[in-house]
Amino acid sequence: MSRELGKQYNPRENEDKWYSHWEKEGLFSARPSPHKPPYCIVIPPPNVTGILHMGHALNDTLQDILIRYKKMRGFEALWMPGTDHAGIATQNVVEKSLAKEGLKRQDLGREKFVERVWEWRQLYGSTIINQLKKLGCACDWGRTRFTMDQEYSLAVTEVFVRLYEKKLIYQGDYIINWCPRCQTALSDEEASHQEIEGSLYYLKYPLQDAPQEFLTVATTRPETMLGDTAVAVNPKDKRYQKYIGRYLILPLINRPLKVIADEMVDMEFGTGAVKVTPAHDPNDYNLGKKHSLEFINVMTPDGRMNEAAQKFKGLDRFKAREAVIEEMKSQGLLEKITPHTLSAGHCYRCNTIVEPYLSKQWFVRMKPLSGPAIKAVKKGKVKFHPERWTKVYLNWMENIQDWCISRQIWWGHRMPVYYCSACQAKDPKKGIIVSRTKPLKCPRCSSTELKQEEDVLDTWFSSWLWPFATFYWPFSSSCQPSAVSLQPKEKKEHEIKIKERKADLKYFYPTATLTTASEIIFFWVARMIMAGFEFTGKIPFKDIYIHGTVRDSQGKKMSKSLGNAIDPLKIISEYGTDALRFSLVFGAQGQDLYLSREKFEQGRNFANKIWNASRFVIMNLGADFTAETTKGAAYRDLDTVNRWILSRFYSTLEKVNRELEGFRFNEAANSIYSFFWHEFCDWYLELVKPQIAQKDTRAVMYEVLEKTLRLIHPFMPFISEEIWQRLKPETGISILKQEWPRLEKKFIDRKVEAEMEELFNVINSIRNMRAEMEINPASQVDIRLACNDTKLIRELEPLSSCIKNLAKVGNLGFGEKYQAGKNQYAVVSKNMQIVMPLEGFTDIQQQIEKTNAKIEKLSSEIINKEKMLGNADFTARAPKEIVENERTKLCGMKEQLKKLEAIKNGLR
RNA sequence: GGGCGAUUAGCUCAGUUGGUUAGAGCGUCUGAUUUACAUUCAGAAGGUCAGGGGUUCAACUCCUCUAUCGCCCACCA
Repeated sequence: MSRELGKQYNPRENEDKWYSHWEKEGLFSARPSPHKPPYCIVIPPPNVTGILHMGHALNDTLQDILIRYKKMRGFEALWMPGTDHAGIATQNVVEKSLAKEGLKRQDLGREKFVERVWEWRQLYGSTIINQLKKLGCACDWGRTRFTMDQEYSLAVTEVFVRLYEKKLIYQGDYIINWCPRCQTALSDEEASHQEIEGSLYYLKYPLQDAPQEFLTVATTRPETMLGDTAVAVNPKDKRYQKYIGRYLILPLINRPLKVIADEMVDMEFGTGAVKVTPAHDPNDYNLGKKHSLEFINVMTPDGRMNEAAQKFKGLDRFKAREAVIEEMKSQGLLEKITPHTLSAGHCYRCNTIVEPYLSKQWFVRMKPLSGPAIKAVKKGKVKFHPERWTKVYLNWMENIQDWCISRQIWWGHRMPVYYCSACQAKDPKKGIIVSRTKPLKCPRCSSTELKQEEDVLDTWFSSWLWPFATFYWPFSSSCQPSAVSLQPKEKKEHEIKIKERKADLKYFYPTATLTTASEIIFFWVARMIMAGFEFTGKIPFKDIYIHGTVRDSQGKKMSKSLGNAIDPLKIISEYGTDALRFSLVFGAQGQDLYLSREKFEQGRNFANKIWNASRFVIMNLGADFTAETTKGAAYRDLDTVNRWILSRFYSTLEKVNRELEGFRFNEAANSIYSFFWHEFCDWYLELVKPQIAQKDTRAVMYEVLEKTLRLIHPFMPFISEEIWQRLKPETGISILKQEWPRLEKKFIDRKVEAEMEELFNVINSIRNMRAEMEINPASQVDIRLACNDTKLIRELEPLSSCIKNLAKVGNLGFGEKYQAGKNQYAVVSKNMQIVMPLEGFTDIQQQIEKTNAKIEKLSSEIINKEKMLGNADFTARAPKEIVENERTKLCGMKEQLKKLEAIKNGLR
C-alpha cells in the first residue's frame, strides 16, 4: 500500500474498505479458547424494524470500544449481535404499510398477517444490522440472533413452561393498562405516566330515599360513571356518616348505588366521596373485591362505550365524556368543573392514553424471582456504573409488581397454552394445558379438540433471556424437529454440536458488561438478572454501564417524533464514522448528552489532525522506510525531548487504562486527545523538526505515533487502521490484532517532565512578550535568561535550540542574576526572569501597568499563603508533605515577586 | 408525595478518594499562510465554582437547608 497521504483525511475512501477487511479476516469472531480469558457483551438487540438513531450510535460505540480494547488486551472478546422482534412496534409498522394498501390486519387474518411481518423482516430486517456495520461495530456477525428464531423461541417456551409448573405464571381477571389503539394489554412499565392538564368534574348523585338530596363525587373520568357500582366515603368522615349504608341513584343509568365506607378514601380530596367503578380503576377494583361489588365494563377494546353504557353506546370514550357532562349539566347534576393536573399512563408505543381495563390476562409472579437479583446487586456481584443507578434498581425490585405478559396482538411468541373445549365447557377454570409441544389430546378427557391461546407474549418475555438464549440455551430441544428420524451419523454430529454450544455458553457466560440506557433498567436489565438466576443459577453479567440520554442542544430528548433528531448516518456521510464516534464519547459520562451538529466538527477536526500528523511523520521517515529505519538506539542515548515524549506517552497510557477500566470513556477520550494534539503535535513534533533526520528521533517519533494509534483504535477504528496500514514497516493484518501497549513504567520520568515544563514556561513567556510588545512575528529577538538556580540553567542550556526555534530567538544568553537596566523588558516565568532589550518598542506605560497588576495579584496570594503557614493549626495538623510543599511554594512566589519588582524598576 | 441528577467562563462541559494561583472545547478579540494540518498555529480577554449555614488547619470537592431546572417512581378518585 502506498504511504503517500493526501492533505485532508477522507473518511469515505476508507471505511467500507477496512470494514470488509476486518470481516474477511475474521477479526470479529470469537471462539472459546483455553489460552485466553473470555470477555463478552451481548448487544441490546435493536428492534428489527429500527433505524439507527443517536441513542444506538452512542450505546453501540461504547460497546465497540470495550470489545476492541479487550481484544487488544488479549481477551477472547465476543460481541453477540442480534435483533428483537419488538411485538407491538413491528406490528404497528407493518399495519401502517398495510394501511397504504387500504387493508387492516383483520382483512388478512392472523396467519397471512404474520406471514406479511416475516416478509417485512426479510426485506428490512437487516437495515439496522448494516447500519451497525457502518458504525464500525466489531460484532461476531456469524452469531446474529433474532428473538423469533426457531431455536430462540424454544427457550421462550421452555421458560414459560418452567414458570408455569412452578406456579409462577397464572391467569386471571385484573385491571391492566389497555391501549385502545394497539388493542392490547400493556405491562406497568409500558404505560409511561405523563402529566396532563385535565379537569375534576363534580357530579351530584341523588339519594334514593330522598331524591332532593345529593351526594357529590369528584372524578377526572366522568364517562366511567356509567360503570359505577357504589360510592365510597371514609368511615371517619363526619359529613357522610349519615349516608353510609344508604343508596344513591346513579344518574343517566338509574342504578342504585350503595354508599360504602372504606379507610382508603382520602377525606381531603375532592368532596371526600368517591364514585366506585370496579371495572375501570385499579383502586376501585380492590374496593369492588373487598365489598363484593358488581364489575361493569362499559367499554369496548377500541375505547368506545359498549351496550352497558346504554344510550352512549358506540361513542368514543372522550366523546362520551363530553356527552355525559352535557347530559348531567342539563339535568342540573353537574356541580362544577375545576382544572386539575393528573398523571395518566400513555402507551409507550403509540402514546395513546391507556385505559385501566378489566380483562383476563397472564401474569408472572415476580416476588419469588426478585430475591436473588436483589442480593446479587447488594453484594456487588453485579455492579452499576455510575453507581447511583443501583438505588433506582433496588427501589423498583423491592416494590416489584406482578408482570402482565399476555398481549392481544399477532406478532410474537404465541403462548404454549392450549385449551380443551370439552373440559372448559364443564368448568372454565379447567382444561388449560401448558406444554412444550403441541399436545395431541387432552390429558384429562382425551379430547382432540384443543385450541392454542390466541395471545402472544410480551416482547420483553423473550428479551429477558437474551444473555443465555443467544447461546442456544436450553440445548436439549435444539434437535427437536427431526430428532427421532436422525441417522446415527447425523445424530453423532448433532451431539457434537450440542456439546460445542454448551462449551460456548460455559466459556462466555456470565457475560462481562452490559451497556444500555437508563430507560431500559426496568424493562430489561432487572428482568435479565432475575432470569439469569432463575434459569442458569448465575448472574447474566458483572458490570452494567448506564449511559446518558441523548438530547438536543435545547435539552429535549432526541426523537423522531419531536423532529429534533440528528441522523447519525448523515453525520457519518458528512464527517465520517470516526468523527461521529469520537464526538459522542467525548461528551459527558453518565450525564445526559447535549448534541448539536457543531459537536461533530470537533471529532472531524481531531481525525484530520491525526491524519496530518501522521502524514508529517511518514513524509519525514521517507515513504520507503523500513523496520531498520524505525529501530532506535538505547534509551540512555536519547535526549530530553525524546525521553519526554516517551514519558508522556506512558503517563497517558496509564491514565487511559485506569479510565477505561472504570468505564470513564469520556475521560479516556480526553486524555488521548490532549496527549496527541497538544503534547505530541504542538510540542513534540515542533521541537524535533530541526533534528528530524536523527535516527533516534525518527525511531521515537515512529514508535510513539504507532502506539498512540493503538490507543486511538477502539475510539476511531477506521482512521487508525488506515494510517497504521501505511505506517507498519512489517506485515500485519490489522491494528486490531496488535497488542494494547504494555505499560512500561520505567519510561515515566517525572524529572524529565519537570525540565520540559520549565522549557515550556520559558517559551510561552517569550511568545507572550512578543505578542504584548507587538514584535514583528518574523523577526528574531535577543533574550537573556536570568536565574540564580544554576542547576536549572544547566538543565536548560542543552535545550537552547528549542527555545530559539519555538520562540524565534536570535541570541540566547544565560545569566545568574537579573540586573535592572534601562531599555530592558523582562517577565518572570516560573523560576526565571526573561530579559529582552526594549529598544525600538513602545508603550512602556502599558507594561508598567501590567507588571503592577501582576505584583498586586501575587502579593495578595503571598499574604494568603503566609497566613496559612502562620496558622499553628495548619502546620500541626496538615500532613508534612503538604506543609513542606506550601513552604516551597511561598518561597517561589516571593522570588517571583522580587523579580517582578526588579523588572518594574527596570521599566522606569 | 418520594427518589435521583444538575447548577463551575458568553455557550457545552471536565475537575478520581478534601491539599498548587479552578481547566478544556466552542464562541469572541489580536496576530500568523511557500515550510504536516486554516478542519491549522501563537497569544489575549472572560469565573465571588447557584445562594445561606455547618464540619475541617484547609471546601468547587464533605454535611445541611433554600432556590431554579431536568429525570424517574407512586393507585390520590
